[in-house]
Amino acid sequence: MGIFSKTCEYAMRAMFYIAQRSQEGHRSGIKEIAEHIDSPEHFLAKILQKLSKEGLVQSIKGPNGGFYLDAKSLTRPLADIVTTFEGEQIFTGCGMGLSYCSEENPCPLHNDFKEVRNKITRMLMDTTIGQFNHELIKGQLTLNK
Amino acid sequence: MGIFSKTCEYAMRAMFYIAQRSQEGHRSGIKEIAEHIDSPEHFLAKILQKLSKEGLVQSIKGPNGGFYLDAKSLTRPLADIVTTFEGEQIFTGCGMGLSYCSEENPCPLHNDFKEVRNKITRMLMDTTIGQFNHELIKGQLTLNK
DNA sequence: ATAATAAAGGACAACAATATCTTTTATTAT
DNA sequence: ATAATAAAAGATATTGTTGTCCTTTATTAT
Repeated sequence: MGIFSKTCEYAMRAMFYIAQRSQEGHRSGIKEIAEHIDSPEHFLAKILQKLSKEGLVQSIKGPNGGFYLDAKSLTRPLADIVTTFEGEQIFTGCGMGLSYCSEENPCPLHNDFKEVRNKITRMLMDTTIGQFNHELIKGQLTLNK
Repeated sequence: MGIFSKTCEYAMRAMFYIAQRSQEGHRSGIKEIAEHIDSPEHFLAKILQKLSKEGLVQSIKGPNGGFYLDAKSLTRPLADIVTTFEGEQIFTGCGMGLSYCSEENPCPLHNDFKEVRNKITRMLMDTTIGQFNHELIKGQLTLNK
């Protein structure tokens, strides 16, 4: 596994895709999203349910319904998605899983790891969900396979 | 979960502990290690078995036996432990799990993520298992809880 | 009103990670 | 040789993640 869980990976890909389609004025159905980001359809449904409950994505039921992102959602940081599925751990936790590891009581990797965590945090905080729409629409960036 | 799996976290903690004890001229039994790094004893046994097969740790059976690290093992990079349990993924994989993500076909996070991966890689390559022995012996660094 | 559509929700299945227990093998001390 | 010790190995249990399926609810179009 990579740094993030599969669940979280799907979530990020799905949100970038929905962002792009929202920008283009479309709502996206689960089937459509799953196809474009190459994820299992029903599992993705669960993921979007959770994101929807968190208010990170908007949805409408029924014909012509689907998922979309309003203006505010497009500006939210990627970090919000990640915390939904990974918790705060990835931003704050010790690299070796030690709960008492801290500045006062550091583990061997504490200092090096702090830099890694900071880099990840900065990346996820500074990146917004709608940030790549232009490149995604132009096909300069990819979300599938 | 943090960046690494629980298995990998235990492995790193155990190896740092064994390194310290080796430096002090002692071999460590599983029970002793598990207590000091706060890990489940039998599970740790499995982890050490794997590390032993990989030649990352040395062991002797029977009375006065246990695990230890020879001079060469003490200089190996932490990365060797991590690859044993996490594979290459963590050093090379796409942040959103896309197998075709690359320089030519980048995902939205590709460039930012490259930096994160590089930082992790550098940390794990540049850190040796025996590197913190002095601080560990003096109690300036911690491995438990 | 009815039928069709699509997300929400609940129940369950498959698989991998984590954890425990028991038996076997190698080594040492007596 | 025998008993004791400790890792190696195998079998099994538990839990969490990942994935599927079926029913319900909300919305739209006819």
